[in-house]
Amino acid sequence: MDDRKKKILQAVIDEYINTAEPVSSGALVKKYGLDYSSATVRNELAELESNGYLDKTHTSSGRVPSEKGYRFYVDELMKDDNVSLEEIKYIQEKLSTKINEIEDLTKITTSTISEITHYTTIAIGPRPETQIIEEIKFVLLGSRMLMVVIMTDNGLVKETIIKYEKDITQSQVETLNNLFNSKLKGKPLNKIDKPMEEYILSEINYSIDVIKPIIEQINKVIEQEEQVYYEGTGKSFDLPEFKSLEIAKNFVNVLDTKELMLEMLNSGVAKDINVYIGDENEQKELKDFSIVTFKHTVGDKELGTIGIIGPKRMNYSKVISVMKYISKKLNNNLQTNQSQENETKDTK
Amino acid sequence: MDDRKKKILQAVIDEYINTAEPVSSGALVKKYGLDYSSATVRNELAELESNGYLDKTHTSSGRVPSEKGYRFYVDELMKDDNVSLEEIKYIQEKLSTKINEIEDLTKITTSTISEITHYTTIAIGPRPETQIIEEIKFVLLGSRMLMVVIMTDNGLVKETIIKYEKDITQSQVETLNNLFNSKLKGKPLNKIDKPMEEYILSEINYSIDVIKPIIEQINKVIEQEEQVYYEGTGKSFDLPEFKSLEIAKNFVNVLDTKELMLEMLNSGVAKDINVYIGDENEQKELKDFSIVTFKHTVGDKELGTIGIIGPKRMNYSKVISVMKYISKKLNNNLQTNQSQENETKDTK
DNA sequence: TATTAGCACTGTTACTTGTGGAGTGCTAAC
DNA sequence: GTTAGCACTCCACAAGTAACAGTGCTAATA
Repeated sequence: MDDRKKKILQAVIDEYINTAEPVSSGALVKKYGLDYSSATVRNELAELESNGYLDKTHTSSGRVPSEKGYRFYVDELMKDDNVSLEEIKYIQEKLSTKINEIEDLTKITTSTISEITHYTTIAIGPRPETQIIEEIKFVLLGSRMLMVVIMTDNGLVKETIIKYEKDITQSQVETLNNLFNSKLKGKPLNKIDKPMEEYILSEINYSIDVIKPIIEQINKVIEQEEQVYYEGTGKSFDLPEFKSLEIAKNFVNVLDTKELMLEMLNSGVAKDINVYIGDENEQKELKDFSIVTFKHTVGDKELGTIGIIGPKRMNYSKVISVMKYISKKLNNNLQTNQSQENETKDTK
Repeated sequence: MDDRKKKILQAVIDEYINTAEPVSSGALVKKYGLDYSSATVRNELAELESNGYLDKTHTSSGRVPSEKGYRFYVDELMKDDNVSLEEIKYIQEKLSTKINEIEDLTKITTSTISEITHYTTIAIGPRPETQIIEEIKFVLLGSRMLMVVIMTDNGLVKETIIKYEKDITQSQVETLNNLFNSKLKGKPLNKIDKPMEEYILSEINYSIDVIKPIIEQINKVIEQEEQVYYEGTGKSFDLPEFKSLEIAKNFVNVLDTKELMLEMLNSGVAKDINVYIGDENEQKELKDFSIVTFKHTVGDKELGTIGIIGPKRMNYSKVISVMKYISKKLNNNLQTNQSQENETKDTK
């Protein structure tokens, strides 16, 4: 593909992302100051179409990017969109909130991204198996409530409560502390499986009534980590593609299906930013949408995955720039936070 | 209004709720086995219309219920819809899960209602000010993480974590335990206000760096209790009223505005079940929808508010019956649970 | 050989017109 | 008080038309 073709293709896609209308040869020449006539552009467009980068909605319509076109655009043409000063300020302000629990981090990041990009944003926390249990602590609340606190290596904390019908003694709590720590400390935060459960039960002479609920609750809390966070569901509805009821309905249904969202967010390769355009999505329900995800990490530790979902005609350049910026910012904040335990004040 | 009018009005509304089409005099006679002719029915319909219970979409169309009509229907005509055996079974199964945290309770109830009624269901937890602090407990995790656990009188637990830059000693923890308990135990779970904050600070000689984050976090956890839970957002989209893009968009936007949902759920009078039809909603954004809410309580303790939102043409009778049933069931479960601390096994 | 002006052609959109049908309101008869 | 009968209204849908935006192709041009 020669330079002129690239230039024209880029212009078509930029224009289409802006207007959502099929792009005509005339408009390209006029708006993008191309120094050849519309007829020449038409010839190029015809060729780009026959190479699969563009489509037409009907014989005499302007051109519309194909999925192959978008893909080429994302991979080769798109230029980085600068994050504006106001946006930077806004992001820094929101991310400088002191964050102790992973849910908060995820929520704040999600809402920030949604507000800046104006797209619907979804997120999940870290997959349990990527976290290492640093300590388990049992705390007695009153005489019949036992709280289990699990601390993981990324400095985050999960807790759950078990209610008993009989009193629990402080010495039982000590034993539990020792037992569970000796068994689980340093292990990944996986559900406690049958063999491990048997083993724990065999090691302790308490009634099964005491241990069983603990294991159940721990497993529950580990599983439920897979919660999906949403922000800005309504935002997409102002986009012209949502004029089609079919698409709008599809979109809502997709968001409403948690399993689908989980699968989608978890399927990202370990690249900084993943872009899936239409049919590139593994899930056929997502074929009309594009998705951009990134795993946010501190060092080699995964803290969750955040994704944007929108029409294929998405402002990829904006979205990706914002994600890159936020990803970097998060990393900085959390790394200083973790090494120095300082309150993160953004140095102007 | 005489009996025949009532009968006809009820038939119109029942039919409209089923079909979503304007109801004609002929259809009424045929489907509802009325023993007078369509002409008579037409006369009655005309009168019901002039009294404001019915509307027409155009001069020669069938009748459609007005808001006044729906209101009369809900208040006087509607007969209780029996909850079917399968539904009862399903509800009992879902509600018999052992529940320790209020979030779980709310989530499970919300999803149960949504699944049975096929409407979008929203919920919030108990308003903080209705809960009484029973105890506050500080627990040291490692040497620089402090966990604050707040137990309330409805047996539910809230916790939060504070990270420090310096070590915290066990004796400090003791002091905090004493201080906060003596000040807050027995008080409603309100945010800690300035005077109280001053008072606590004056009572203790720790650096402000220790106390301040505690108060901030406690306040944060109290505020965030006002979380909104959703289930079945997509369900409504199959209803014919959502053919109108206007309405569909409105609906999504309404759900997307948390403040609106909070306001709406909190505005319920202390009646068992509140029904708001269209313009009866205080929030003008909700004028095209009907909302049915109930506060779920154990004894006189509020545990949260759950609401269904759907088109004005809602199956009120079904929705209200399900809510009544679930409300009763919740109450039973929790009361036995609380008085005996027994696992709630449903007695067939 | 690459570019471009010119023009026929195509499909879209918006507007009009016409027709069948569903349902009402009214009148007059029962 | 009820009902058969009928004129009337309005909608939904189909078909036709006109304006127009934009293309593809041809032939002329640099």
